[in-house]
Amino acid sequence: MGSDTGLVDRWRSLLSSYNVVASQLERELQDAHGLTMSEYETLDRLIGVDCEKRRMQELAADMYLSQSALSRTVARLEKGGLVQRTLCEDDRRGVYVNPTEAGVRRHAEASKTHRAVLAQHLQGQPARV
Amino acid sequence: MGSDTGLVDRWRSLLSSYNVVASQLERELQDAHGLTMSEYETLDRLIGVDCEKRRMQELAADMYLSQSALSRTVARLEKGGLVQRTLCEDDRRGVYVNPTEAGVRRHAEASKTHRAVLAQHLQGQPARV
DNA sequence: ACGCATCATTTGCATAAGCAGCTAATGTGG
DNA sequence: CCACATTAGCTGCTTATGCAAATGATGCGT
Repeated sequence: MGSDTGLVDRWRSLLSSYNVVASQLERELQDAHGLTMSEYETLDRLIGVDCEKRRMQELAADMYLSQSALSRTVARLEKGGLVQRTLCEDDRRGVYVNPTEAGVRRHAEASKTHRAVLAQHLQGQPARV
Repeated sequence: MGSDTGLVDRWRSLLSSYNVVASQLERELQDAHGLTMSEYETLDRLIGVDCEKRRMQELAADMYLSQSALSRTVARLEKGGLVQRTLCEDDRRGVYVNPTEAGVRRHAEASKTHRAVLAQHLQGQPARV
């Protein structure tokens, strides 16, 4: 042991930080905007880049979600009118996802909540992990 | 903005670290010992302290699990013969949980895997979060 | 002693996640 | 041109979770 106990402590600390922030994010995004954290993250990745049209696999690779989970997340967003699925003509196996105007608006509102929660918890800590 | 973008970056970094470590922990604990991360954490909290007999609410407070989730987690551990539930005589509303010998053994084995995974990912990083 | 508020834990219900299996579209070798 | 392997994405099934209501045990006021 010795240096190993330090490892476990660091993991516990990481676990703690993550859970505190994630659970509050989840709650506030849900209450104020009707979005899951996964849904927000998906929307965010869709909008953050200039090219607002990305394939499912690109999204899945960026996020820590399985393909099936992403598929369902996008399905929920689509049902809520926040994104659109269009099949791409070059490779007709592929599906492009792009945000609708409503999606862009919802994301803009939600991002305020998002940053507020982060500020509340990550404020003043060093930019290390 | 300005200092706000730093916040989001730190959160993404935290999210990333957490997900990488957690998903591998989950997988390896399951494959090698048939334990969920929640189950391992529960067992760990039960054994880490000298007093090997704790009430449900104490456990729930230590972990980031709702009471209902903890109840079911303990139920799974009990079904697997790794912990025992006994009702405490002082306050008969309460329930004590304590590990069985099998539970102690399983925990000892699993903790090697646990530490190995942590070492693989958290090695050499500063003890900050 | 009786009713009622309170606390500890479990259970019913709805939801998101992962895995494995499925379909559709491409690409490759004969 | 036809098999076969590969890739992209979706769906059925099981499971862990959270919330809210139910159950069971205590204690308090009268």
